[in-house]
Amino acid sequence: MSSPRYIKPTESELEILQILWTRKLASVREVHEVISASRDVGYTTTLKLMQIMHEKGLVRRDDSVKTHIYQAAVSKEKTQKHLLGKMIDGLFGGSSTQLVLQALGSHKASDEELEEIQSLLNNLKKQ
Amino acid sequence: MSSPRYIKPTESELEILQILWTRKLASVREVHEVISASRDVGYTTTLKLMQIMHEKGLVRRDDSVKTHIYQAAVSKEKTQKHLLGKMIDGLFGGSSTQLVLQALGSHKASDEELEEIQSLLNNLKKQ
DNA sequence: AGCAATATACGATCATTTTCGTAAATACGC
DNA sequence: GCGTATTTACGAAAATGATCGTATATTGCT
Repeated sequence: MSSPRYIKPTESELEILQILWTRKLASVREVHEVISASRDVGYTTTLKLMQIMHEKGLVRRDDSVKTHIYQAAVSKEKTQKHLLGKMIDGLFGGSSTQLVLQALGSHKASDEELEEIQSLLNNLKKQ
Repeated sequence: MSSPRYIKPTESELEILQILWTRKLASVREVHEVISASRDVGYTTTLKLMQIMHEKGLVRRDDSVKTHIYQAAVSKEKTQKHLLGKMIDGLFGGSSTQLVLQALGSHKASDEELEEIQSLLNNLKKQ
């Protein structure tokens, strides 16, 4: 009966999840290669992080072969939703609108993107 | 010549900033009262945090009287913008639109709020 | 089988954040 | 002035996160 409660990834873990979300499957080395392209970090650091993530249930892995193959165990959408909700509550007084206004105000979006938002807005208005 | 570079508040510090942003001025006790209404934490913990925030320059204080009076030294808007930008880059692949879609999709907004967003959207479209 | 290369496991260290106990300072009421 | 209550200052423990060194295991090659 234990609810599968949400586990908040740390920043480093998020970095790894990002990579797994785009690559679907990856070995520690592959993930490490991506990370070390931008940051300077040791291989075993990445390994350790991914092992911890496995313990936490953030990733799954196939360890039937020597080089374990990892994949994300949490969805990108769910994670985004959780962290976004946390930010809305914690930083925008619970108002998603405030966040939207701030986001649209400070980052410019293309015409296409604006249309996309308009479209969603129309749907929401109808209800 | 020291650049006044951005200092990222920790989660606890953010909680305190929230309170200071709404109350403008507050003593440690007042801040602590608000926090301890929802969490169980000791008074000196809150005090220490606010002292650290003072060292970091996140808050200002008037210590000419016995009970020091604190106020936020960083603006709500700047802080929101920074953390939001970080989230957009780190979690939404740099697309503010993706974040907006996710935010509007999972949190319901009132008709008024939708109108507010529509209004901003109209302005953005004109440019 | 033996060697080199590569992977994982494990533990230890370091940094940051959060927590609070205790002591010293300050103000207030009697 | 004295004791009490409140506050700040200080230091250090506890908790969490990030880092890496070293040992062990596995694979593939000759």
